[in-house]
Amino acid sequence: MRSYGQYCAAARALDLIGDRWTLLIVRELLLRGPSRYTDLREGLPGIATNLLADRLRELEDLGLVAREDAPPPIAATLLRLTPRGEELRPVITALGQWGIPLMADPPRGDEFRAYWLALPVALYLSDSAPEKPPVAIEVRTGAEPVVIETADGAVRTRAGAADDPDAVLTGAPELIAAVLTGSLALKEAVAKGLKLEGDRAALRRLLPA
Amino acid sequence: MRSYGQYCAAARALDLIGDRWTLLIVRELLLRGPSRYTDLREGLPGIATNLLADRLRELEDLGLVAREDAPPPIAATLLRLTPRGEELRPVITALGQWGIPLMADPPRGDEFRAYWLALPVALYLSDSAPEKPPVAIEVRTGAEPVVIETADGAVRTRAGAADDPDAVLTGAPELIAAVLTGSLALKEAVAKGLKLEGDRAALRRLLPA
DNA sequence: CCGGATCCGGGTTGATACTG
DNA sequence: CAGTATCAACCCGGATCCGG
Repeated sequence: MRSYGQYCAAARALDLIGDRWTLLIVRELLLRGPSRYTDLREGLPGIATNLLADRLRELEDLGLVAREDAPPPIAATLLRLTPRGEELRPVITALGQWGIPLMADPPRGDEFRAYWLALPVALYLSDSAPEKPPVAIEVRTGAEPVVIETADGAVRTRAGAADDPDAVLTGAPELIAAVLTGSLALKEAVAKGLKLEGDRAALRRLLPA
Repeated sequence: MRSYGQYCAAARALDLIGDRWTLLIVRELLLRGPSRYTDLREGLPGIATNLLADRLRELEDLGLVAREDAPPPIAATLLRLTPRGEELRPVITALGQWGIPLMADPPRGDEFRAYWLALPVALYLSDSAPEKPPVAIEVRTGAEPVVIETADGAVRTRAGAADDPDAVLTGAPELIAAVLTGSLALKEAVAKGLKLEGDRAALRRLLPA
Protein backbone atom coordinates (compact mmCIF):
# COMPACT_ATOMS: atom_id res chain seq x y z
CA MET A 1 0.00 0.00 0.00
CA ARG A 2 2.38 2.63 -1.26
CA SER A 3 1.10 6.20 -1.03
CA TYR A 4 1.05 8.64 -3.91
CA GLY A 5 2.02 11.36 -1.47
CA GLN A 6 -0.44 13.87 -2.88
CA TYR A 7 -2.82 15.97 -0.83
CA CYS A 8 -5.79 15.26 -3.10
CA ALA A 9 -8.95 13.39 -2.18
CA ALA A 10 -8.85 11.07 -5.19
CA ALA A 11 -5.17 10.27 -4.68
CA ARG A 12 -5.72 9.53 -1.00
CA ALA A 13 -8.64 7.29 -1.85
CA LEU A 14 -6.43 5.42 -4.29
CA ASP A 15 -3.78 5.15 -1.59
CA LEU A 16 -6.23 3.01 0.35
CA ILE A 17 -8.19 1.08 -2.26
CA GLY A 18 -6.13 1.47 -5.42
CA ASP A 19 -4.10 -1.70 -5.05
CA ARG A 20 -4.67 -4.56 -7.39
CA TRP A 21 -7.65 -6.76 -6.38
CA THR A 22 -8.78 -4.49 -3.55
CA LEU A 23 -11.82 -3.02 -5.31
CA LEU A 24 -12.83 -6.43 -6.63
CA ILE A 25 -12.85 -7.74 -3.07
CA VAL A 26 -15.14 -4.85 -2.19
CA ARG A 27 -17.34 -5.75 -5.16
CA GLU A 28 -17.69 -9.29 -3.84
CA LEU A 29 -18.64 -8.10 -0.38
CA LEU A 30 -21.11 -5.60 -1.81
CA LEU A 31 -22.81 -8.14 -4.04
CA ARG A 32 -22.75 -11.12 -1.71
CA GLY A 33 -22.90 -9.56 1.70
CA PRO A 34 -21.01 -11.13 4.60
CA SER A 35 -18.93 -13.98 3.19
CA ARG A 36 -16.55 -16.66 4.23
CA TYR A 37 -12.93 -16.49 3.14
CA THR A 38 -13.36 -19.48 0.90
CA ASP A 39 -16.45 -18.06 -0.78
CA LEU A 40 -14.63 -14.84 -1.48
CA ARG A 41 -11.85 -16.77 -3.11
CA GLU A 42 -14.36 -18.62 -5.22
CA GLY A 43 -15.83 -15.32 -6.38
CA LEU A 44 -12.43 -13.91 -7.24
CA PRO A 45 -11.06 -16.41 -9.75
CA GLY A 46 -7.40 -15.73 -10.40
CA ILE A 47 -6.50 -14.24 -7.03
CA ALA A 48 -3.65 -15.82 -5.13
CA THR A 49 -4.70 -16.91 -1.68
CA ASN A 50 -1.89 -15.01 0.02
CA LEU A 51 -2.96 -11.82 -1.76
CA LEU A 52 -6.53 -12.28 -0.62
CA ALA A 53 -5.36 -12.75 2.95
CA ASP A 54 -3.09 -9.69 2.71
CA ARG A 55 -5.77 -7.46 1.26
CA LEU A 56 -8.36 -8.50 3.80
CA ARG A 57 -5.98 -7.71 6.60
CA GLU A 58 -5.28 -4.28 5.11
CA LEU A 59 -8.98 -3.59 4.65
CA GLU A 60 -9.57 -4.62 8.24
CA ASP A 61 -6.82 -2.31 9.47
CA LEU A 62 -8.37 0.53 7.48
CA GLY A 63 -11.76 -0.09 9.05
CA LEU A 64 -13.44 -1.00 5.77
CA VAL A 65 -13.94 -4.69 6.53
CA ALA A 66 -14.83 -6.38 9.79
CA ARG A 67 -14.55 -9.98 10.88
CA GLU A 68 -17.37 -11.58 12.80
CA ASP A 69 -18.22 -15.05 14.02
CA ALA A 70 -21.14 -16.64 12.27
CA PRO A 71 -24.18 -17.58 14.37
CA PRO A 72 -23.79 -20.87 16.32
CA PRO A 73 -24.88 -23.58 13.87
CA ILE A 74 -22.12 -22.52 11.47
CA ALA A 75 -18.48 -22.71 12.47
CA ALA A 76 -16.92 -20.03 10.38
CA THR A 77 -15.89 -16.42 10.52
CA LEU A 78 -17.58 -14.02 8.18
CA LEU A 79 -16.11 -10.98 6.49
CA ARG A 80 -18.37 -8.03 6.00
CA LEU A 81 -18.06 -4.42 4.93
CA THR A 82 -18.25 -1.75 7.61
CA PRO A 83 -20.47 1.27 6.93
CA ARG A 84 -17.41 3.14 5.68
CA GLY A 85 -16.68 0.22 3.37
CA GLU A 86 -20.25 0.26 2.08
CA GLU A 87 -19.68 3.85 1.07
CA LEU A 88 -17.49 2.54 -1.71
CA ARG A 89 -20.59 1.43 -3.58
CA PRO A 90 -20.68 4.58 -5.74
CA VAL A 91 -17.10 3.91 -6.78
CA ILE A 92 -17.90 0.38 -7.91
CA THR A 93 -21.05 1.65 -9.58
CA ALA A 94 -19.22 4.35 -11.51
CA LEU A 95 -16.60 1.85 -12.61
CA GLY A 96 -19.26 -0.64 -13.66
CA GLN A 97 -21.19 1.93 -15.60
CA TRP A 98 -18.09 3.03 -17.44
CA GLY A 99 -17.27 -0.60 -18.15
CA ILE A 100 -20.66 -1.58 -19.57
CA PRO A 101 -19.64 -0.88 -23.19
CA LEU A 102 -16.73 -3.27 -22.69
CA MET A 103 -19.18 -6.09 -22.15
CA ALA A 104 -20.19 -6.03 -25.79
CA ASP A 105 -17.35 -8.30 -26.83
CA PRO A 106 -17.85 -11.79 -25.52
CA PRO A 107 -15.97 -13.31 -22.55
CA ARG A 108 -13.04 -14.93 -24.47
CA GLY A 109 -12.40 -17.34 -21.66
CA ASP A 110 -13.15 -14.86 -18.90
CA GLU A 111 -14.55 -16.32 -15.74
CA PHE A 112 -18.16 -15.54 -14.95
CA ARG A 113 -20.40 -15.65 -11.90
CA ALA A 114 -24.09 -15.14 -12.42
CA TYR A 115 -24.53 -12.94 -9.34
CA TRP A 116 -22.23 -10.36 -10.90
CA LEU A 117 -25.28 -9.46 -12.97
CA ALA A 118 -26.55 -7.68 -9.86
CA LEU A 119 -24.40 -4.73 -10.87
CA PRO A 120 -26.06 -3.99 -14.23
CA VAL A 121 -29.43 -4.98 -12.80
CA ALA A 122 -29.21 -2.30 -10.14
CA LEU A 123 -28.11 0.25 -12.71
CA TYR A 124 -30.52 -0.43 -15.54
CA LEU A 125 -33.61 -2.26 -14.35
CA SER A 126 -36.58 -0.72 -12.64
CA ASP A 127 -40.13 -1.83 -11.98
CA SER A 128 -42.35 0.05 -14.40
CA ALA A 129 -45.51 -1.31 -12.79
CA PRO A 130 -44.93 -1.44 -9.03
CA GLU A 131 -48.69 -1.55 -8.34
CA LYS A 132 -48.98 -4.99 -9.92
CA PRO A 133 -48.09 -8.18 -8.08
CA PRO A 134 -44.32 -8.79 -7.78
CA VAL A 135 -42.53 -10.82 -10.41
CA ALA A 136 -39.57 -13.17 -10.30
CA ILE A 137 -37.35 -14.05 -13.23
CA GLU A 138 -34.83 -16.83 -13.08
CA VAL A 139 -31.63 -16.36 -15.04
CA ARG A 140 -29.58 -19.39 -16.00
CA THR A 141 -26.28 -18.43 -17.50
CA GLY A 142 -23.51 -19.40 -15.14
CA ALA A 143 -22.96 -22.45 -13.05
CA GLU A 144 -25.65 -21.36 -10.61
CA PRO A 145 -28.97 -19.67 -11.28
CA VAL A 146 -29.86 -16.18 -10.14
CA VAL A 147 -33.26 -14.67 -9.51
CA ILE A 148 -34.22 -11.14 -10.41
CA GLU A 149 -37.29 -10.12 -8.46
CA THR A 150 -39.29 -7.09 -7.49
CA ALA A 151 -40.04 -6.11 -3.93
CA ASP A 152 -42.14 -3.02 -3.25
CA GLY A 153 -40.99 -1.09 -6.26
CA ALA A 154 -37.33 -2.05 -6.17
CA VAL A 155 -35.59 -4.65 -8.31
CA ARG A 156 -33.18 -6.98 -6.57
CA THR A 157 -31.18 -10.07 -7.36
CA ARG A 158 -30.40 -13.02 -5.20
CA ALA A 159 -28.58 -16.28 -5.71
CA GLY A 160 -30.55 -19.48 -6.13
CA ALA A 161 -33.54 -20.73 -8.05
CA ALA A 162 -37.06 -19.32 -7.90
CA ASP A 163 -39.93 -21.35 -6.51
CA ASP A 164 -42.33 -20.37 -9.23
CA PRO A 165 -40.66 -17.96 -11.66
CA ASP A 166 -42.79 -15.86 -14.01
CA ALA A 167 -40.12 -16.32 -16.64
CA VAL A 168 -36.85 -18.14 -17.17
CA LEU A 169 -34.00 -16.70 -19.18
CA THR A 170 -31.31 -19.03 -20.47
CA GLY A 171 -28.30 -18.18 -22.62
CA ALA A 172 -24.80 -16.84 -22.90
CA PRO A 173 -23.71 -14.17 -20.40
CA GLU A 174 -23.11 -11.53 -23.08
CA LEU A 175 -26.64 -11.98 -24.42
CA ILE A 176 -28.14 -11.67 -20.96
CA ALA A 177 -26.00 -8.63 -20.20
CA ALA A 178 -26.90 -6.94 -23.48
CA VAL A 179 -30.61 -7.44 -22.86
CA LEU A 180 -30.47 -6.26 -19.25
CA THR A 181 -28.59 -3.09 -20.14
CA GLY A 182 -30.93 -2.34 -23.02
CA SER A 183 -28.22 -2.44 -25.66
CA LEU A 184 -29.91 -5.33 -27.45
CA ALA A 185 -33.63 -5.73 -28.07
CA LEU A 186 -35.19 -8.81 -26.54
CA LYS A 187 -36.38 -10.01 -29.94
CA GLU A 188 -32.90 -9.82 -31.43
CA ALA A 189 -31.37 -11.55 -28.45
CA VAL A 190 -33.82 -14.42 -28.89
CA ALA A 191 -32.84 -14.57 -32.54
CA LYS A 192 -29.21 -14.87 -31.43
CA GLY A 193 -29.88 -17.80 -29.18
CA LEU A 194 -31.32 -16.45 -25.95
CA LYS A 195 -34.07 -18.68 -24.61
CA LEU A 196 -37.03 -17.03 -22.93
CA GLU A 197 -39.67 -19.25 -21.32
CA GLY A 198 -42.75 -18.08 -19.46
CA ASP A 199 -44.25 -14.63 -19.30
CA ARG A 200 -42.43 -12.26 -21.63
CA ALA A 201 -44.33 -9.29 -20.20
CA ALA A 202 -42.86 -9.92 -16.76
CA LEU A 203 -39.41 -9.31 -18.17
CA ARG A 204 -40.44 -6.34 -20.30
CA ARG A 205 -41.87 -4.70 -17.20
CA LEU A 206 -38.35 -4.44 -15.78
CA LEU A 207 -36.28 -3.68 -18.86
CA PRO A 208 -35.15 -0.15 -19.74
CA ALA A 209 -37.27 1.67 -22.30
CA MET B 1 -1.99 -4.04 -18.05
CA ARG B 2 -2.76 -7.54 -16.84
CA SER B 3 -6.38 -8.58 -17.13
CA TYR B 4 -8.42 -9.94 -14.25
CA GLY B 5 -10.05 -12.34 -16.69
CA GLN B 6 -13.51 -11.79 -15.30
CA TYR B 7 -16.59 -11.10 -17.37
CA CYS B 8 -17.77 -8.25 -15.14
CA ALA B 9 -18.10 -4.61 -16.08
CA ALA B 10 -16.18 -3.32 -13.07
CA ALA B 11 -13.38 -5.84 -13.54
CA ARG B 12 -13.06 -4.99 -17.22
CA ALA B 13 -12.97 -1.30 -16.39
CA LEU B 14 -10.17 -1.99 -13.93
CA ASP B 15 -8.38 -4.00 -16.60
CA LEU B 16 -8.06 -0.76 -18.55
CA ILE B 17 -7.67 1.96 -15.95
CA GLY B 18 -6.80 0.07 -12.76
CA ASP B 19 -3.05 0.28 -13.12
CA ARG B 20 -1.07 2.46 -10.79
CA TRP B 21 -1.05 6.15 -11.80
CA THR B 22 -3.53 5.71 -14.65
CA LEU B 23 -6.50 7.32 -12.91
CA LEU B 24 -4.33 10.15 -11.59
CA ILE B 25 -3.25 10.91 -15.15
CA VAL B 26 -6.91 11.07 -16.06
CA ARG B 27 -7.50 13.40 -13.09
CA GLU B 28 -4.82 15.75 -14.40
CA LEU B 29 -6.31 15.81 -17.87
CA LEU B 30 -9.79 16.35 -16.48
CA LEU B 31 -8.74 19.23 -14.25
CA ARG B 32 -6.25 20.91 -16.57
CA GLY B 33 -7.57 20.13 -19.99
CA PRO B 34 -5.16 19.47 -22.87
CA SER B 35 -1.66 19.45 -21.43
CA ARG B 36 1.93 19.04 -22.46
CA TYR B 37 3.87 16.00 -21.32
CA THR B 38 6.03 18.13 -19.07
CA ASP B 39 3.08 19.82 -17.43
CA LEU B 40 1.51 16.46 -16.72
CA ARG B 41 4.67 15.34 -15.08
CA GLU B 42 4.70 18.48 -12.96
CA GLY B 43 1.14 17.75 -11.83
CA LEU B 44 1.98 14.16 -10.94
CA PRO B 45 4.79 14.51 -8.41
CA GLY B 46 6.34 11.13 -7.75
CA ILE B 47 5.70 9.53 -11.11
CA ALA B 48 8.67 8.09 -12.96
CA THR B 49 9.00 9.59 -16.40
CA ASN B 50 9.06 6.20 -18.11
CA LEU B 51 5.85 5.23 -16.36
CA LEU B 52 4.15 8.41 -17.54
CA ALA B 53 5.26 7.70 -21.10
CA ASP B 54 4.08 4.09 -20.85
CA ARG B 55 0.69 4.98 -19.42
CA LEU B 56 0.06 7.67 -21.98
CA ARG B 57 0.81 5.25 -24.78
CA GLU B 58 -1.57 2.70 -23.28
CA LEU B 59 -4.29 5.30 -22.85
CA GLU B 60 -3.77 6.36 -26.45
CA ASP B 61 -4.03 2.77 -27.67
CA LEU B 62 -7.24 2.39 -25.70
CA GLY B 63 -8.71 5.49 -27.29
CA LEU B 64 -8.98 7.41 -24.02
CA VAL B 65 -6.29 9.96 -24.76
CA ALA B 66 -5.39 11.65 -28.04
CA ARG B 67 -2.28 13.52 -29.09
CA GLU B 68 -2.62 16.73 -31.04
CA ASP B 69 -0.27 19.42 -32.27
CA ALA B 70 -0.72 22.72 -30.51
CA PRO B 71 -1.73 25.72 -32.64
CA PRO B 72 1.19 27.32 -34.58
CA PRO B 73 2.73 29.80 -32.10
CA ILE B 74 3.52 26.95 -29.71
CA ALA B 75 5.76 24.10 -30.72
CA ALA B 76 4.50 21.28 -28.58
CA THR B 77 2.15 18.33 -28.72
CA LEU B 78 -0.79 18.35 -26.40
CA LEU B 79 -2.42 15.39 -24.72
CA ARG B 80 -6.16 15.52 -24.27
CA LEU B 81 -8.91 13.16 -23.20
CA THR B 82 -11.16 11.74 -25.89
CA PRO B 83 -14.93 11.78 -25.22
CA ARG B 84 -14.65 8.22 -23.97
CA GLY B 85 -11.88 9.34 -21.66
CA GLU B 86 -14.00 12.23 -20.38
CA GLU B 87 -16.60 9.67 -19.38
CA LEU B 88 -14.27 8.67 -16.57
CA ARG B 89 -15.19 11.84 -14.71
CA PRO B 90 -17.83 10.08 -12.57
CA VAL B 91 -15.20 7.57 -11.51
CA ILE B 92 -12.81 10.29 -10.37
CA THR B 93 -15.71 12.11 -8.72
CA ALA B 94 -16.83 9.05 -6.79
CA LEU B 95 -13.28 8.39 -5.65
CA GLY B 96 -12.83 12.00 -4.63
CA GLN B 97 -16.06 12.09 -2.70
CA TRP B 98 -15.15 8.95 -0.84
CA GLY B 99 -11.72 10.40 -0.13
CA ILE B 100 -12.92 13.73 1.28
CA PRO B 101 -12.92 12.50 4.92
CA LEU B 102 -9.28 11.52 4.44
CA MET B 103 -8.40 15.17 3.88
CA ALA B 104 -9.08 15.96 7.53
CA ASP B 105 -5.59 14.96 8.58
CA PRO B 106 -3.05 17.43 7.26
CA PRO B 107 -0.69 16.79 4.33
CA ARG B 108 2.32 15.52 6.33
CA GLY B 109 4.68 16.25 3.47
CA ASP B 110 2.24 15.38 0.73
CA GLU B 111 2.63 17.35 -2.45
CA PHE B 112 -0.10 19.80 -3.27
CA ARG B 113 -1.29 21.70 -6.34
CA ALA B 114 -3.87 24.40 -5.86
CA TYR B 115 -5.89 23.47 -8.95
CA TRP B 116 -6.65 20.10 -7.37
CA LEU B 117 -9.18 22.07 -5.34
CA ALA B 118 -11.35 22.05 -8.46
CA LEU B 119 -12.49 18.58 -7.45
CA PRO B 120 -14.09 19.51 -4.08
CA VAL B 121 -15.26 22.81 -5.54
CA ALA B 122 -17.28 21.06 -8.22
CA LEU B 123 -18.70 18.68 -5.63
CA TYR B 124 -19.58 21.05 -2.82
CA LEU B 125 -19.89 24.63 -4.03
CA SER B 126 -22.88 26.14 -5.77
CA ASP B 127 -24.05 29.66 -6.45
CA SER B 128 -26.90 30.38 -4.04
CA ALA B 129 -27.63 33.75 -5.68
CA PRO B 130 -27.16 33.34 -9.42
CA GLU B 131 -29.24 36.43 -10.14
CA LYS B 132 -26.65 38.70 -8.56
CA PRO B 133 -23.51 39.82 -10.40
CA PRO B 134 -20.82 37.13 -10.66
CA VAL B 135 -18.15 36.87 -8.00
CA ALA B 136 -14.51 35.84 -8.10
CA ILE B 137 -12.52 34.56 -5.13
CA GLU B 138 -8.80 34.13 -5.27
CA VAL B 139 -7.32 31.27 -3.30
CA ARG B 140 -3.66 31.38 -2.31
CA THR B 141 -2.55 28.13 -0.78
CA GLY B 142 -0.10 26.45 -3.12
CA ALA B 143 2.73 27.76 -5.20
CA GLU B 144 0.28 29.30 -7.65
CA PRO B 145 -3.04 31.02 -7.02
CA VAL B 146 -6.39 29.69 -8.19
CA VAL B 147 -9.60 31.57 -8.85
CA ILE B 148 -13.04 30.30 -7.95
CA GLU B 149 -15.63 32.20 -9.93
CA THR B 150 -19.26 32.04 -10.92
CA ALA B 151 -20.46 32.07 -14.49
CA ASP B 152 -24.21 31.95 -15.19
CA GLY B 153 -25.11 29.92 -12.15
CA ALA B 154 -22.18 27.51 -12.24
CA VAL B 155 -19.09 27.60 -10.07
CA ARG B 156 -15.77 27.03 -11.81
CA THR B 157 -12.09 27.19 -10.98
CA ARG B 158 -9.22 28.27 -13.14
CA ALA B 159 -5.51 28.70 -12.61
CA GLY B 160 -4.07 32.17 -12.18
CA ALA B 161 -4.83 35.34 -10.27
CA ALA B 162 -8.04 37.35 -10.46
CA ASP B 163 -8.06 40.88 -11.88
CA ASP B 164 -10.26 42.26 -9.18
CA PRO B 165 -11.28 39.52 -6.75
CA ASP B 166 -14.23 40.03 -4.41
CA ALA B 167 -12.32 38.14 -1.76
CA VAL B 168 -8.94 36.56 -1.22
CA LEU B 169 -8.46 33.40 0.82
CA THR B 170 -5.00 32.59 2.14
CA GLY B 171 -3.98 29.67 4.30
CA ALA B 172 -2.99 26.06 4.60
CA PRO B 173 -4.50 23.58 2.12
CA GLU B 174 -6.31 21.58 4.81
CA LEU B 175 -8.03 24.70 6.12
CA ILE B 176 -9.11 25.73 2.63
CA ALA B 177 -10.33 22.21 1.90
CA ALA B 178 -12.25 21.96 5.18
CA VAL B 179 -14.01 25.25 4.52
CA LEU B 180 -14.86 24.45 0.91
CA THR B 181 -16.34 21.07 1.81
CA GLY B 182 -18.33 22.53 4.65
CA SER B 183 -16.70 20.41 7.32
CA LEU B 184 -15.36 23.49 9.10
CA ALA B 185 -17.21 26.74 9.70
CA LEU B 186 -15.61 29.81 8.17
CA LYS B 187 -15.35 31.48 11.54
CA GLU B 188 -13.50 28.56 13.08
CA ALA B 189 -11.16 28.33 10.11
CA VAL B 190 -10.26 31.98 10.54
CA ALA B 191 -9.60 31.29 14.19
CA LYS B 192 -7.24 28.53 13.11
CA GLY B 193 -5.23 30.77 10.85
CA LEU B 194 -7.14 31.13 7.62
CA LYS B 195 -6.93 34.67 6.27
CA LEU B 196 -9.98 36.10 4.55
CA GLU B 197 -9.72 39.52 2.92
CA GLY B 198 -12.45 41.35 1.04
CA ASP B 199 -16.13 40.52 0.88
CA ARG B 200 -17.01 37.68 3.21
CA ALA B 201 -20.52 37.48 1.75
CA ALA B 202 -19.12 36.65 -1.68
CA LEU B 203 -17.61 33.48 -0.24
CA ARG B 204 -20.64 32.58 1.88
CA ARG B 205 -22.77 32.78 -1.23
CA LEU B 206 -20.92 29.76 -2.63
CA LEU B 207 -20.35 27.64 0.47
CA PRO B 208 -22.56 24.67 1.34
CA ALA B 209 -25.29 25.35 3.88
C1' DC C 1 13.79 23.33 -22.24
C1' DC C 2 10.85 19.38 -24.17
C1' DG C 3 9.88 14.50 -24.53
C1' DG C 4 11.16 10.84 -23.79
C1' DA C 5 14.54 5.98 -23.67
C1' DT C 6 17.49 2.98 -20.94
C1' DC C 7 19.21 0.60 -17.07
C1' DC C 8 19.11 -1.28 -12.59
C1' DG C 9 17.77 -2.45 -7.59
C1' DG C 10 14.03 -3.54 -4.80
C1' DG C 11 9.27 -4.36 -3.88
C1' DT C 12 4.92 -6.51 -5.31
C1' DT C 13 2.45 -10.05 -7.43
C1' DG C 14 1.22 -14.75 -8.74
C1' DA C 15 1.49 -19.91 -8.68
C1' DT C 16 2.08 -23.74 -6.02
C1' DA C 17 2.77 -26.39 -2.00
C1' DC C 18 1.84 -27.09 2.55
C1' DT C 19 -0.40 -26.80 7.36
C1' DG C 20 -3.44 -26.36 11.73
C1' DC D 1 -11.96 -24.07 6.11
C1' DA D 2 -8.59 -20.58 6.39
C1' DG D 3 -4.96 -19.43 5.72
C1' DT D 4 1.03 -19.45 5.75
C1' DA D 5 5.49 -20.37 3.21
C1' DT D 6 8.29 -20.22 -0.60
C1' DC D 7 10.08 -18.65 -4.79
C1' DA D 8 10.15 -16.89 -9.59
C1' DA D 9 8.60 -13.33 -12.59
C1' DC D 10 7.21 -8.99 -13.16
C1' DC D 11 6.41 -4.14 -12.27
C1' DC D 12 7.70 0.18 -10.19
C1' DG D 13 10.67 4.03 -8.91
C1' DG D 14 14.97 6.54 -9.31
C1' DA D 15 18.76 7.95 -11.77
C1' DT D 16 20.91 8.81 -15.87
C1' DC D 17 21.31 9.82 -20.56
C1' DC D 18 19.97 11.39 -25.21
C1' DG D 19 18.04 13.58 -29.56
C1' DG D 20 15.39 17.69 -31.09
